Amino acid sequence: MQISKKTQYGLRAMVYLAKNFKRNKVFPLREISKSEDIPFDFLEKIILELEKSDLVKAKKGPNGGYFLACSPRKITAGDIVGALEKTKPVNCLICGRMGKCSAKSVWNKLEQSLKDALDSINLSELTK
Amino acid sequence: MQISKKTQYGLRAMVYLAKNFKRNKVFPLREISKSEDIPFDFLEKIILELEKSDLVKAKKGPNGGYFLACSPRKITAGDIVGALEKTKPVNCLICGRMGKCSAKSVWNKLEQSLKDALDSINLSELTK
DNA sequence: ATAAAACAGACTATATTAGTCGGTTATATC
DNA sequence: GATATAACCGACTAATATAGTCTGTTTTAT
Repeated sequence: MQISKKTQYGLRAMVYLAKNFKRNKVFPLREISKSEDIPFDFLEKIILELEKSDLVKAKKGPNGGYFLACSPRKITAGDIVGALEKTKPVNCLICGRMGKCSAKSVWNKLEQSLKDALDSINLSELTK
Repeated sequence: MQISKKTQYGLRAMVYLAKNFKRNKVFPLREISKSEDIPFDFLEKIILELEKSDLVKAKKGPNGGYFLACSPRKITAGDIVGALEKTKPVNCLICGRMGKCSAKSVWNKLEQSLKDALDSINLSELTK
C-alpha cells in the first residue's frame, strides 16, 4: 500500500508544469529535474509514460521541452497516478478460482474510495 | 499501491475465524491453512503478527489453536490491514527537507480516505 | 553543421515480498 | 510422566518489483 517514487516524482513534475503553465511555453526536462530535485534519467522515463497517457506533450529540438496536454483544471491526480501506478489494490485470484472471496468486498470498496479521492483533486488546485 | 499477499491472506484468515466464531472454540492453523488454501508456514508468520496486534489469541498444545481476541463486530478491516501493511501511502522526504511539498495534500487526502474506507467495515459484515 | 532536446531500450543494483526450514516451548491426553 | 500436538521463533532463500543508470538515436531550431 505504498505509492512508488516514480508516481511521487511524476505528480511533482506535473504540478511544476501546472504552476508555470502558460500558453505556448515549454519546459525542458533538465529544468524540471533540477528544480524538483528528481534524477534526470529517471524523470525521462516517467515523463514518457505521462506522454503516452496524453497528459503531456513534447516539442523536440533546441528550445524544446514538455508542456501539459490540456488545462490544469482538466487533469486530476487520478489521471496521473493512474498513468504511473497499478491502481487496483489486489488481483484477487481466489475470486476467479472459487467464484467468491470473502475479502472481495473490502478490496472493491477500497479501490472505489481510492479512485474517488484522487479523481476529486485537479492540478489547478495543487498550484496554490 | 498494491495490497500484499500477506495482508490478503491475513484478512481471509480473520474472516474464517469470524465466520466460525463461537465462544470457547479454537481453530488450529492447519485447518485455516487448508480451508483457505494459504501456505501453512507463511500463515504462521501472519497470524503471529495478528496476535501481537491483539486481534487474535492462541491456545497452545493439543486441541489448541487460534481465536478472535474479541467479537467480530469490534474488529475492522482497518485493524487487520493496519497490522499487516504499511498504511501510509508515502513517506514524503521532500516534506521534511523543504518544509513543503506540492504533492503532500494529495497523499494526505489519499491516506485519510483509505483509512475511512477500511475502518468502516467490520468482520461481522464480512461473514454474510 | 551543430547543438539541444526528446525518444528508446537494455542494463544494474537494491529493496521488498513471499515463502521455507529447522528448531523450541507449552500443554492436553493416555 | 511420556508423547503427540500445536503454538512460537529466527534465520534463510527465491522471486519479483522498484529505482535508477547508461548508451545511444532522432528531431529540429539556429
